Amino acid sequence: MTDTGNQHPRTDTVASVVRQWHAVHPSLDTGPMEVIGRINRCAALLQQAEDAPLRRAGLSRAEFDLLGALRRTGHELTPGELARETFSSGAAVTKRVKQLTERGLVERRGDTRDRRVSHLRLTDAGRDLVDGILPEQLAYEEAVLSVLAPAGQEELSGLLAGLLDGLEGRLGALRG
Amino acid sequence: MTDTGNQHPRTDTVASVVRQWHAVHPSLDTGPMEVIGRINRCAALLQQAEDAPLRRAGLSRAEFDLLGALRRTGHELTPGELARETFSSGAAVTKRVKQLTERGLVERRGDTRDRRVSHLRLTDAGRDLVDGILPEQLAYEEAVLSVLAPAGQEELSGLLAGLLDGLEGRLGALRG
DNA sequence: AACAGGTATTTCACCAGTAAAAGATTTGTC
DNA sequence: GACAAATCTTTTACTGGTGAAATACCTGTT
Repeated sequence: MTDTGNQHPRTDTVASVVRQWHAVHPSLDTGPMEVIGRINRCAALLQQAEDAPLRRAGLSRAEFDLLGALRRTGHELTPGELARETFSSGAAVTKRVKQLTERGLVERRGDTRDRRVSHLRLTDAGRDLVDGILPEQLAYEEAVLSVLAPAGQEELSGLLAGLLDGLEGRLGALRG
Repeated sequence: MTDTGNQHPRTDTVASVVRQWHAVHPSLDTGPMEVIGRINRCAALLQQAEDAPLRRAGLSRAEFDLLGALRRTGHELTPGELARETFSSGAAVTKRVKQLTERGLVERRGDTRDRRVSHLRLTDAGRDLVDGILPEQLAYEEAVLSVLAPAGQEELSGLLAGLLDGLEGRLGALRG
């Protein structure tokens, strides 16, 4: 229970952007901006912050995501599966895998039945790297998030899960 | 009140990632991942969705942000101020301004006292474009967010404001 | 008035990502 | 069994962004 007070005198940048819009277009419903603008801004700031511990290990976030996908699934993945798993294009996966293979963190194996596909797995070095970084990374993220009380973090987590669940389910249907 | 049921059978992708990590490293505290992972994923999905109405007007989100900054402040801005206002590099602003000027949406005026700086403002066409798009854009965002009940949206907005307020205040101090 | 140092903006070289085409292989159908 | 369509991956051409150097200008000091 840090005693920083409950009514914030400082206001976040999105709030002041919204205030500016109100001055120009008083009738505008800025509700969506307050949610989406903040999500975007938080994402930008967090990613910048998150990068710090990874960069020390010489990894970009995208590279770490790829290694993490291999680690957490516990089995080999094809490039296509990795692309789906990390939400990026196949081309990006190709590039990253090439680099990570050269660094000795990832290995490939051709499929014997279907020679179009290859199977990717972590090397021992790759697994050790992920296992070494992850706790550090989570501790750092914890520190960054600690501006919010634990209860707030959980509440936030729950609301975002609801939003995300909805978005992932419906998004295709809303092609405006 | 759509009758989709209140306890979600479907689970968001971050939840299943977390479950995978737990299976591999049961002792890991994945709390931070659940918040940050969801923020990032929501940001990615929302930006993809958001792009739709803007693209119809031939604008990228970055370009719209620049025009919006000029519109909402209500006065001219220098390139440097625009960079700060839109959280991007000066180089990026230079490029965008060049394009938008060629399209007749933005005008420049040199400062008479200090010839290093220039002042940028919307043309009439630029202002009309922003004013035309913005309500459409907000309505679209509203539709996208409607997977969350209004009360949930407000709660989310408030929590994010708290997080953002903290992050913007402290972030420099946490250089890991 | 000349120069050092600071500031505003643009240019340059480069990087990571994408979409679409190309390449390679499998699968289904006649 | 051969050809068309589908599938998996890589290559290609390009885009939009960045940091750092370059450019242009101002300001204060001597």
